[in-house]
Amino acid sequence: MTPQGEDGPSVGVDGPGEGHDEVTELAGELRRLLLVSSRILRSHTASEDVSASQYSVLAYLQRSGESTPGALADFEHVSPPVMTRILGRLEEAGLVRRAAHPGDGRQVRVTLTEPGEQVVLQGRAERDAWLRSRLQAAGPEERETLREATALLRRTLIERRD
Amino acid sequence: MTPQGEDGPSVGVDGPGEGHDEVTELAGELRRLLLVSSRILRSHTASEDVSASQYSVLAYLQRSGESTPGALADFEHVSPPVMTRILGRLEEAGLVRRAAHPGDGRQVRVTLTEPGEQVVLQGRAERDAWLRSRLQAAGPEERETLREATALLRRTLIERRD
DNA sequence: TATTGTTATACTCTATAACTATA
DNA sequence: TATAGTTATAGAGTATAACAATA
Repeated sequence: MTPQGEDGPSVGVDGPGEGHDEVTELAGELRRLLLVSSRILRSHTASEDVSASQYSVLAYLQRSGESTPGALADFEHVSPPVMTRILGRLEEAGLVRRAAHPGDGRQVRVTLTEPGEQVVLQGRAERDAWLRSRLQAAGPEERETLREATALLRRTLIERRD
Repeated sequence: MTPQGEDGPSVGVDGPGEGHDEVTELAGELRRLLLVSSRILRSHTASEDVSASQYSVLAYLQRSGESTPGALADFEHVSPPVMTRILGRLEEAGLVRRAAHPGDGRQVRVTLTEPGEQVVLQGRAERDAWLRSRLQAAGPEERETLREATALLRRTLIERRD
């Protein structure tokens, strides 16, 4: 659990043509892991009527109570137009509500509708079923490791990014 | 490093309505991590002419020497038509070559062209630059943890899946 | 008849640029 | 002038179903 040691002569970006140091190796593996596992996850997480991205927004709203398109776009790391579209579909489906923002006419207040709330609460079991079965199969100790890994990856890739 | 302990009364899928046990919590966090970080990675990994998915195929071919559309689809976890499209674009760009398979006329032999090889070797530094800078910033010890985490996630999500 | 690959079709995901409305 | 959001446009990613060619 020692903090760090930002040193070591082994991390030099060795010359082009040579090109395969320790960090590059890890980068490649991580890249493939994220690319492939997000594909698998999407295919297992999408239901007939609510896609993975849409569900992610619903789940966030269910926890936070309300939000705005801009804040949701930031949180999900998508561009504003993408969030507009996601919200458009969710609104069409009657799962979210867009209303005037009190105090700032430019903003929009996004909240979950009753059916939207149901989708999150009822859908959780089925939607995450595949992922949960993977985690169940992994066993308690590996789950603990995965918990730490998840937090570390989030810090490394998401929060810490420039 | 003890293997497992597939037991514990705490992992019951508690009743609907209640719905938020330890595994569900982890599943939710993992889902969001993969969704968001793959978005970030794609945006940082795509160049003007070669997308993240395309590059992934090139990188695999560079290592393996040759492959077939079917094998590549399996490896990347995409459906055959998707791989056909990816290969079509790479072939148009002159980065891969499709040729008759010796011995089995149904199959297609896919290999890297000279420019394709260049894209992989030269592009690696720039392409993975963002990810590598994240990993450099993390420090050696966290990288070691990330290495283990990557392997564990791959076993849990990709290899072990039913 | 089974396998490999492609074509056809139809979505979702994603971004940049341009526009509208409010502050 | 700056900010929040949307519309317009374009392209990549993805899957299922139908088809062709070979084994």
